[in-house]
Amino acid sequence: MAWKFEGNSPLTVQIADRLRRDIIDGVYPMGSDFPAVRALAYEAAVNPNTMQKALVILESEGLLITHGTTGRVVTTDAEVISLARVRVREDFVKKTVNEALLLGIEPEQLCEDIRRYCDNQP
Amino acid sequence: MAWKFEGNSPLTVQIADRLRRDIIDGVYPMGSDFPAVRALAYEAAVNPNTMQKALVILESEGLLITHGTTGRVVTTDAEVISLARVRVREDFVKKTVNEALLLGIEPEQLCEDIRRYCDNQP
DNA sequence: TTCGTTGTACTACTACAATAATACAACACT
DNA sequence: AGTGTTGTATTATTGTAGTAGTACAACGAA
Repeated sequence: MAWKFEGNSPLTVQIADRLRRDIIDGVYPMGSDFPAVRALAYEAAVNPNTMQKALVILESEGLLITHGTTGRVVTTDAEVISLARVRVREDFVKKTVNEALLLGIEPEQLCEDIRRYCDNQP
Repeated sequence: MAWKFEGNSPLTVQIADRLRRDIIDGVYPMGSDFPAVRALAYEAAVNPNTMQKALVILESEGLLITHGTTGRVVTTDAEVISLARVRVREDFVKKTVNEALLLGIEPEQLCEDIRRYCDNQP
């Protein structure tokens, strides 16, 4: 099943975002073996090189650890995962507020709009 | 004074976003002459071709009108500007909620985070 | 040992955004 | 008439993202 991508951020970043969330959510548990580059690339229907770049991003964040040619493993450091979870939210909030202000939208107004939008969704 | 750009969205889109907001906010009043392509390009410190593309976007939205070789003019249709104002907010809210869900952030949680973030800002 | 899988590295190619440097016709103004 | 500004179009170049295809050394297991 090919993953779906959207927006204008680079594909590697979008893939890293998704895998990071899966790690944070425990889809790939702490210390467990991580799927192979080629397997993930096939699943996501992207080029192995693209997937590789995404995994390198997660390595640089300490979420993944490469064991030479034995494959990758999810970190066993609960602190790293916990920090990643916090950072994802903090970064997103910061980005969102900044973008909103650039569009002339006040944060309070944005919150109201979000609530109204969600209320009108099934 | 060169404008500042950030993020990974195309430059033309970012320029269009800024000019759209300026039109909505009345920086360029309804029916007024719009600055020349070259002048805007110089001000923003981008290539005239890039600025041209951004202006074409705003034309396609009906916010700008080209008068042949006499220059551009801001639309005199208040309805168009009003609709643009609404659409900017709606689109942003929609985009924000979708991105948040992709990161595993619930909209309500996001609203709280936004409030807390803004309270901690000067 | 042999085979398959692992991560990694490399080059080449395409697509696109942005820049650069012009060129041109239409219009306003002196 | 002549000059300058307007929007528009064209061609070439650069940089980056992604794809495609291949290659290689290290390791595990049969």
